[in-house]
Amino acid sequence: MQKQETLTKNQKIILDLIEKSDQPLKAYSILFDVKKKGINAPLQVYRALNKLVKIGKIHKIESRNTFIACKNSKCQIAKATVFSICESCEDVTEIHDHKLSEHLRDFKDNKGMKYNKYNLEFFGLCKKCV
Amino acid sequence: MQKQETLTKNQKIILDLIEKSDQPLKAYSILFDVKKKGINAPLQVYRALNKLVKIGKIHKIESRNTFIACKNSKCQIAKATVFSICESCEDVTEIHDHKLSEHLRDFKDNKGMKYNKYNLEFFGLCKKCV
DNA sequence: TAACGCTGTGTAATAATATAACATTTATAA
DNA sequence: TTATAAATGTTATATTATTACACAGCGTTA
Ligand SMILES: [Zn+2]
Ligand SMILES: [Zn+2]
Ligand SMILES: [Zn+2]
Ligand SMILES: [Zn+2]
Repeated sequence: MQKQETLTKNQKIILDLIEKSDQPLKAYSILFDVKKKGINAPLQVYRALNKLVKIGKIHKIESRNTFIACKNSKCQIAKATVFSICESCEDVTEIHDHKLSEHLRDFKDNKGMKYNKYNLEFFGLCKKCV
Repeated sequence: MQKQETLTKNQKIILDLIEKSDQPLKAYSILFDVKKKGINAPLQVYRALNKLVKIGKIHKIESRNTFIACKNSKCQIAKATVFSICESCEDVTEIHDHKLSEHLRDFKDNKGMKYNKYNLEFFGLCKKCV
């Protein structure tokens, strides 16, 4: 059972926008799009983004500074994300691979570090761009 | 046999600084430090950083926007990097795990994408910070 | 030699990404 | 009710990174 978060107005507006896009969006392009809905400042966008990331509704693509909706609820609240990124067309896809997830979840280094999160980004060329 | 790159003056100055630090450095802190050596502008730093990343002498920690020296020459020229990051003290360590590397290298998605690079970042608490 | 491409340099300006600080409001809980 | 946490709105500012332009050095090759 997943805890159902109640989103605020700003959070809903921004999540809605991100979910309607199948590709990641940049914070300032989100800002531009939501100005008509009364969200006027970067901070309002970043606050909503941070919250949405925290509760796992969206993920940040770190190498691109963009935000994408989580289409399935399988990533344990933003704690384990894997993406493939086409370096030509910038198409991004979230990957859910059971075997890979297992390996990553079970990984132990030799430093006794306790992990609670990981992010993996694969780069290459998608079918269209090869 | 690895191709021996000849670095320019600026590239050497900046690589030297990064190699002397066991922890990642930010571009503008590098800029501050190399001003005494005649490097005056952000672009001079970013150009050197980009080149050094490209040839695998340093890596970018994407989630932190910082740069760390590659201590061993095992990552195939910046194409396969794994880091552990302490979310408390921000200590960063480059990980080389044979088994993990194999899994990542061999990973195939179901979209026919051709990967040539990946970056994995583990987050957690280091021994000191637990 | 000269012409060319390629890489790097130096400088100024600016773009793009993200947060600090403050006053106020709203939601939740004791 | 009180208090306490979370979110808002606003302004200003910090941080990260690139564009644009003029030019220098070097190796290739015509
Ligand atoms: Zn997800
Ligand atoms: Zn593509
Ligand atoms: Zn390395
Ligand atoms: Zn630590």
